[in-house]
Amino acid sequence: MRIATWNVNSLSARLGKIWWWLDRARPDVLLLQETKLADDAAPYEAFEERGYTLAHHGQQGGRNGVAIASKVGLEAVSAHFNQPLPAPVDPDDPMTEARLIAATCGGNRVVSVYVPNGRVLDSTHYQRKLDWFERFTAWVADHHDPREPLIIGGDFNIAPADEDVWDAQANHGGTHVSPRERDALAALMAWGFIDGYRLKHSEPGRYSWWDYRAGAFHKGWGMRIDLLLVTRPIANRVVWAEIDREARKGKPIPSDHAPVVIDVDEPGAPFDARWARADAKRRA
DNA sequence: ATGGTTGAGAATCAA
Repeated sequence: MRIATWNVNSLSARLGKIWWWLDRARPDVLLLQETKLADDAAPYEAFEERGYTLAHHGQQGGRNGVAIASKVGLEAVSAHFNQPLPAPVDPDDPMTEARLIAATCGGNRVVSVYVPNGRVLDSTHYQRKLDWFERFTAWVADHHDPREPLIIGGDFNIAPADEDVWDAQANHGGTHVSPRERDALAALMAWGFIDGYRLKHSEPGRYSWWDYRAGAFHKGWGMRIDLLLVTRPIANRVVWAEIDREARKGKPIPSDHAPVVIDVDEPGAPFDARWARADAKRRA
């Protein structure tokens, strides 16, 4: 089974790119973040035409929004923290934003998560991110067991280590790499998660996000903030992993994030993310 | 070789 996570920065704006990528990578399950749609505007039929069932948890106002597309079944969907769809969003309560959806696909429990962006250190948004992450970690521990197969994929807005950042000192005023954020992620990992991509790749400089501005992608100024976290029973079955930087290129305009992919049990369709070429260009 | 964006939604705000 191939599972991917992708912050698409608007599902509506990205549909053309998504259809291209589904044909290229052929994931069984695709975890989506930043759909920026209300539930009634989600493209259920368009996914159905391509063999995928879509579950969507969004909100009004063009922000946030998470979804799961699956062609291996989509059961026991829960949105937010164990709520049925449609899960309400209170505009006055940031803790209710549409950031979490879970389902059982092909026998595995999968979760799509969009962790808040802390923006600037010591801002209310930064504290809100830490508060949200603490609640998220508690939800994981309260409702799951690390001995069970579980996959959480999403935009964590945290780069786990310095080798996941082009310049650990220079980016975003320290957010995404600050000790408090990394400690929060480490606490979640300590509960019982393994970094799925790192099971198969130890190289530094493997990023999943590059700022749209200043030609950041071509300069190699990125961060690995999109993660697929797996419990030990899944980790034992991961046979392949990749970040598809080809999806960050060209037309139609890409998301600023690239999809992260793991294959569980058996490899899926091979594709070349061309990291070697990127490394050579960076050294030149 | 290139090079200071993109998306949502109606002015900026968020990332």
